[in-house]
Amino acid sequence: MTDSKVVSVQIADSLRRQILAGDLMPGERIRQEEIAGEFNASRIPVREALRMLVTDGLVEVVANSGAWVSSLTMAECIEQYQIRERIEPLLLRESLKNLPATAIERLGQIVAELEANQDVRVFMALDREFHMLSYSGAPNSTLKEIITRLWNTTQAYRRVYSELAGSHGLDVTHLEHRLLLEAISRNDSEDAERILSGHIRRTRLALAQHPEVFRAIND
Amino acid sequence: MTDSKVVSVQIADSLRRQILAGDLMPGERIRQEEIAGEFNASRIPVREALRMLVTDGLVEVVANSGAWVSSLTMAECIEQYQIRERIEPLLLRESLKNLPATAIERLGQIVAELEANQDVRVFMALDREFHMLSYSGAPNSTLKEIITRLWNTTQAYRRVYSELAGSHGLDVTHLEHRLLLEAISRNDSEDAERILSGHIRRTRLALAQHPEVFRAIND
DNA sequence: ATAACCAAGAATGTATCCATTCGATAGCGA
DNA sequence: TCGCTATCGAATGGATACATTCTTGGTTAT
Repeated sequence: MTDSKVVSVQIADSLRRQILAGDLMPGERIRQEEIAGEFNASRIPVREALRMLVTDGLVEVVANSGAWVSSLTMAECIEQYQIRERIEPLLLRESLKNLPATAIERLGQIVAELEANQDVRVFMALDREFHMLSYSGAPNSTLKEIITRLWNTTQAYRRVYSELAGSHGLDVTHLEHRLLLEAISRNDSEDAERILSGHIRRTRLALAQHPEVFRAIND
Repeated sequence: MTDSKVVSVQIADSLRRQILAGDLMPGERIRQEEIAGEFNASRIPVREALRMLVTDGLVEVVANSGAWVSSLTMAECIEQYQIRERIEPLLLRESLKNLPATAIERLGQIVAELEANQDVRVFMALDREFHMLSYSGAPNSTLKEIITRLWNTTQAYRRVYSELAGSHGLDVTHLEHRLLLEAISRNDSEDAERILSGHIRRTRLALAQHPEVFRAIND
């Protein structure tokens, strides 16, 4: 079984899922007793769970004040994309050294599913699966953890942007995914790195042109 | 006063200092009751402190098992240096946009003190102060947090390497610091980025030639 | 001798209760 | 009206006690 018997871990998993799904939005307050009540637990494991989520970058805790779902200003979000531009190609390179053929097959499926899809929630899940799977050849490491954190903290803003943009403008995204898949298939890490970097950069520039995304979340 | 009244934060600060100073070495176990006893506190704030240190990358916690000071394999350490190579130049560039002249003056002092110094502990402190001060023009951000974490987790290995290497071989380090200072003084972020990247890269390659550093710590 | 196993001890996980802090609001005074 | 202060309520921080899990040492059987 993959579920932990430790209550604090269960609570953390549940909250993480809710935040990534958008059920809990950036800036939203998280009250310990409320969560404890939902799980028929005391506040102790809730506090532990909140600390775990701080490590994930999903929650901010202020002493003697409370906990909130992490929120980003536009400047912070853009910075995180700049970080991703520089380090995700590194992870991809490491991954390509040991990426099984079955993974590459699945990448092709995902690209096709993405192109056929119209639903934002499905897009979020498939896009994430595509990139994470492309990294699955690399061993678990600090680099993978950092990148996962960056995906986590920016997820809400990506979703809102996707909702605003609709399916329009995703054509370029699909092309980039195709190009990336092609380079990966050839095991050409140099090309793959360049394409991935450009993919992230273009997304950053697109986000930067839509400050209303941040106003929509920030209230 | 700068000290927090929150016991968990005090404990976290104390443990962080001990780890960074080398009083607690990578792989060393941290028992909750032991720490609680030292602070005349219960285990609850100790557990909170340990979670905070997990966020800092300094401690690893395993459910129902215990907590240990984070340790790195050589491969992980090298990876962290590769990450630093790619993102510290980004932070330096942001910093140079708004680095006060007083900071640059102090950087000059530090370089001189480093060249005159022979003590490893002093080297560790001054080297860290030099680089962090060079980043002080940038606002606090995810990028700065990530970089601080990387400095934290690799600190023990840097110290052991410095002790093994002695003052020899630090000549190049001093030259690189001089070069970096000169580029910073000219507000030439392009040069500064390149020099910094090379500085980190050279350190990484030096570390990679001394696997005994990791055997010494890993026992 | 080695491997599986079982039980005692130790360490972690959680519930309950109390202490402390922060923030909002009402009241007072300039 | 503005601003300062006091006070109360609600939420978080911590102590104690108990429950649960894991480790570890010794034992037994192969």
